[in-house]
Amino acid sequence: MEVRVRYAPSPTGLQHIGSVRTALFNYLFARSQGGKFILRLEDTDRSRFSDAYVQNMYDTFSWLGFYWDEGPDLGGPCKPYIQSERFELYREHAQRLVALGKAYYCFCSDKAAAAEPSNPAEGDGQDEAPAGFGYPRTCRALDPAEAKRRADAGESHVIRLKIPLEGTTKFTDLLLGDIEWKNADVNPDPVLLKSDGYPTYHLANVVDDHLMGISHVMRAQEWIPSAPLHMIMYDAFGWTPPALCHLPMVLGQDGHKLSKRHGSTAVDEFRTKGYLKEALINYVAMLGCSYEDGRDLFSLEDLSRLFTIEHINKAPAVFDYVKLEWFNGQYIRMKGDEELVSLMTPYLAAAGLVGDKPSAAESALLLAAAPLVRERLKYLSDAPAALAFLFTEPPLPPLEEFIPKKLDAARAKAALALCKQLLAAVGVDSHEEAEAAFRSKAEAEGFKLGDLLMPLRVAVTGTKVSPPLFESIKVLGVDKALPRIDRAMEALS
RNA sequence: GUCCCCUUCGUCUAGUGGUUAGGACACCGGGUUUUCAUCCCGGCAACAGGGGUUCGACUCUCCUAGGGGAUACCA
Repeated sequence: MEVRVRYAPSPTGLQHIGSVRTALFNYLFARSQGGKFILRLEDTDRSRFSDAYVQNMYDTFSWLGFYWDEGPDLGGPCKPYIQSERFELYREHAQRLVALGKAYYCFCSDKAAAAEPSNPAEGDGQDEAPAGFGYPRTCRALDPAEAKRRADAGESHVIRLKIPLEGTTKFTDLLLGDIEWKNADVNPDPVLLKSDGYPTYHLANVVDDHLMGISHVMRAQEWIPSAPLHMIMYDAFGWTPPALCHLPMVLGQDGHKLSKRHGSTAVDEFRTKGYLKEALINYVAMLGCSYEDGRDLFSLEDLSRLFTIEHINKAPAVFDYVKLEWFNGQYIRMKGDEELVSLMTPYLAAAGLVGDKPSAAESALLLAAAPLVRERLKYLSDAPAALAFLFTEPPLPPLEEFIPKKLDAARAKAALALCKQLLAAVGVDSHEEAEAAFRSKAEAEGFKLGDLLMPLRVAVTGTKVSPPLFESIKVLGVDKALPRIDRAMEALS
């Protein structure tokens, strides 16, 4: 049987790192099985829907670079792939269930149907017997013909699924094994078709998964409680359900479902911060799953080949921003000069250091600068601060920045004078020669090499922390460095 | 409250009856080094608890505890 899996986001918010992980697992499973990965837009919540979120969804996956085989933009044999465009389908199916006696019209107001404990605790620990929550199934007792007449007459209604009052529903989860529910514990008669005519997730997802030939449903474990409900629906329709696989959740440091309070969660935020897609994909793929023992760097292609359900963990995983940062550093260091330049350019441009389309001169400068920062960037957004001195004259730092420990302003100024001399005499075209010259001069004049270089570093780059000095000056140009030294010497006078 | 799922170093994980319980991140030491990084070497650190099964349990089973999730006309 052909493997067909889907990612079914709801455009009611920015793409979340947790959902993207679900998408990735689905994608990897499809690829590893030679199957198809399908995108379906679940835009049935009209109150929270926004076009901006749809756009964000496309932007996110275009950026990440793993894409679906069928979807709203690509088309495919099961189109349309947008649920709002399949509107009629759901009504038909809901009514079919009503006709089958598996569902019923409900005229209760939203409020009357609201979930609430039928036996609130008294508060002293002497709790009453369970009783449960949820819709009290009021309209289930209505006469079907009468109900149909009221619905046809235009009375506001929803359609609810009849959950069997007795018995159990069981299913086999590919990861978790057999799971059995007492029907009495299943959400009592959930809404299938809302009063606005749109389906709820439960109806739409079952109808579409069936119609689109979805073979495996991989989704987060938070969905487990609605699985029996879906199984009951497949059974009511007389359909064979897809295989189910509930993926471990992603938690924040405090052990709760990952959310904004834990830090960035929107893929957009990671992107803006300067994470590489390779790092994000690699890291997220390893949350709750392992590949080859002993290896930790995997490309999307590697993952596509190595992915297996057997290697997914059952336990939830904590999202570790620190480890993601390490991955990011690893991938930044793997970039060649040109690619690193193109990755950094938007950040540099945003900081006003270069034009949006860098000039030839700027490009040359960037290319020369890439090797200086590659080992030093944690995020692409670190680039502007690290390279600003190449594009603008840095503001004069506080004087104490120039003065090495145990030395004074006069000594610092003397050091700068020596540096200026050396720069003029030997230049920095050759690191070896420059270093040798500075080293012997330092020794001759009673400076530690670091104490000689630090004032120069601060004068030229504006900070005590910079890329390697000689290389930096070489890229900047000695002619641009000298005035900065003069400026510093004056300030120290 | 009720139901369901889960449980190896702080974190991500390897491990499928017999291992000195391995790796990675973090952390702590040390080395390289003109700052910061990178890089290299070393160290710390875990099978939730209790019953079984077994010659032998991290591995199988049961119970307890703890954690998480679900209990919507949101997905």
